[in-house]
Amino acid sequence: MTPNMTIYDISEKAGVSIATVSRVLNGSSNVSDKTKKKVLDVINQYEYTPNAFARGLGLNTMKTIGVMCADSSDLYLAKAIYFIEQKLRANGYDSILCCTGYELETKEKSLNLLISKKVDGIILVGSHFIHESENDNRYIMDAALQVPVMLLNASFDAPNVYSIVSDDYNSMYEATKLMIASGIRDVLYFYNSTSYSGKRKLAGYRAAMEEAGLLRSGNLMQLYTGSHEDIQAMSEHLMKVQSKGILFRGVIASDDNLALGAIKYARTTGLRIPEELSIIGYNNSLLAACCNPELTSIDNKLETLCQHLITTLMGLLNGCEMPKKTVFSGEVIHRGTTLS
Amino acid sequence: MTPNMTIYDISEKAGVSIATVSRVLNGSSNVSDKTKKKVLDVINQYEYTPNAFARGLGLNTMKTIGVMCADSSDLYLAKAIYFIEQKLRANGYDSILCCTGYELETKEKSLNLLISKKVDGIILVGSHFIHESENDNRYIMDAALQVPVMLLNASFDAPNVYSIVSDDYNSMYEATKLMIASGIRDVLYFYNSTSYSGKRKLAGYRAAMEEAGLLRSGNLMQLYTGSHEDIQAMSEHLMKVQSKGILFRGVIASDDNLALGAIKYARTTGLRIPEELSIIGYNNSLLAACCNPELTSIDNKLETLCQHLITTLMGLLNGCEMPKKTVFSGEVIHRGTTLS
DNA sequence: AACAACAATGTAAGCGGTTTCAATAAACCT
DNA sequence: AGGTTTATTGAAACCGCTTACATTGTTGTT
Repeated sequence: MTPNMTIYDISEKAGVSIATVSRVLNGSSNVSDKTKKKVLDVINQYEYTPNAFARGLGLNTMKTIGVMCADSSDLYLAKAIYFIEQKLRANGYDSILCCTGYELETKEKSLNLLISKKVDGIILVGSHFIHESENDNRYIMDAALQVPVMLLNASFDAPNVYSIVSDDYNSMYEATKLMIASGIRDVLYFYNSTSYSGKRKLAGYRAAMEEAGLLRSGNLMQLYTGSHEDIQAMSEHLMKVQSKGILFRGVIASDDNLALGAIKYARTTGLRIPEELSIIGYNNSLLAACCNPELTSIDNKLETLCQHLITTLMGLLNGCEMPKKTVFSGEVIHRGTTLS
Repeated sequence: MTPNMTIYDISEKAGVSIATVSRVLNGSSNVSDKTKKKVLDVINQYEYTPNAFARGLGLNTMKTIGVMCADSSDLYLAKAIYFIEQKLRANGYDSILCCTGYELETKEKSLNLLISKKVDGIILVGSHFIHESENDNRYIMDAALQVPVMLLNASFDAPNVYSIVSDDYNSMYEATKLMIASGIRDVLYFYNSTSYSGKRKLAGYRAAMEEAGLLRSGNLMQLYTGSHEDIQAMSEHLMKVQSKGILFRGVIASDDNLALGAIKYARTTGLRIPEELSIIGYNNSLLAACCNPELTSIDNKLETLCQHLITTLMGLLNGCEMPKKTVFSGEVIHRGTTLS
């Protein structure tokens, strides 16, 4: 391509005005077929592409969506990003990705950056963007003043903020009930986050345990605070729990990584899975099908969630009224770490 | 923030010209401290942010780098993206992410899209972007006419294209030699790609085998063509190999996923690891530390590669001369799937 | 005090598009 | 054919910023 071609060059070579070229470019109807063809020929011949900045300046949109996630190397988030990116592109939008980490300050900074880049909308992937304190969520409301904000796996009620969530509460409730039904009474809940969805999951577990009259003390709820990837540390955490005399014959983990920690724990202590220790994970990630034995896990239909998120966002950008919150239900995928 | 503030509003409120405001915004030195403060005060008061499009139009750069990868849900690529994104941001650049899939056409389209978005540079993550046929790589050369193109884990000699690679050849060579040294003569090479790095790895394996006089037929090199994530299918592939009477007591896999397939195969057929089957993976991904037994794998120091890539890119953007190709060596991480 | 040299600021011309509005050409009536 | 209406097209303003160049204000020198 001859570089730095402008609409002026094209208009000149085609023998029309720049306004006409612009009309052709934007598919305006008020151009005769003859001139349209003439212009398109020149455009194709010189492989001209309009300058995105100039266009953005004029239209005040760049057809770009800002996507934020805490950590794109997290298996689950990475998959979500993949789906989102793919579906955005299918709708003629691009994405700017920001991996923010887990601190409020960097989240806030990234969000402002995206806004200043004039994105048409923002997608927050994962529940880490909603905080306990109302005040810590102000940055989202500020952003929503400018462009629609979509939340995946988190929910927050504010103007111009839309939530797509899986029914974590119910999924955990069902999973716990299932484990109880298989005869296990000491079900440990192993989790690592008190984010929006983290809390919902926990509540689901509690509900099922209470219903069965099994929730006697908080000891059966174990918060793990170490690295996401350090399976060894998770295993050691459980070891410590055990050494405190807290009994458990089942583990429900708030994500698959933690479940792997539980598998490792079983292996280290020589417990047979699932006969002596049942385990259920969450997210049904790649890991679930890889480990040994294969992990029973909850699938929350990520692709469906993402598809719906994009559909909603596109609707919003086209000025349609859209539901503020959509909930999809999950499903337990049975594999080798639970009794059938 | 009062929306739609422009530099004119600020200049008016501060009682200076727009040029002066612009100078303050861009940190130009030719502004007296007094006026600078005056302007900054107004800017802060109104939380003004300059319009990115207009700025882009003027400067002809948006401080944005286009990042392409085939599939961000691939564990290794996701990690690379994470590092890259993080380090770009630290340098004041943003990234536009494109997940292209594996077809030439979509790669080409994405690349053009990024160029049209006026990115300042392009990073191709993974070796899938370089093809056998010189002609299929033309799209990269075209892009490089406009902006620097960085390749991670691939190498391609063309103007304005820079490569950062791990020494896959040598890593595989060493890994194979190691396995041979542990007494295994029938080492199967299990791979799934003939991309740039795929070929280098294969060559490393061959060299070591040939050197030891063990490379008798092509049967010991098994190409797997199924899905990246389908561990079951990989295992079945190996099963078929076995049933054809091809013996192997060691497997060197071109990535950790394939190695997991080998582990699954061993498990299914009841082979003990590593006594009856040794396995070495590649990439030292999260998976390697998760599975059972833990996987011996080659670590290619991804973060170092990424850091170097960004450093090189930043240098280029600042007009410095930079090395066209940089090679880092990998390292075998011993775990439970090999004899010590 | 007069003038040079330089620092600080302002003016105005782009950057490359979109879009309003006016002008022209084509089509339609009677 | 002459007058209207409508489909095409073009001229020019505008989007918000950067920057070369002109202008004004300071300081220093002799």
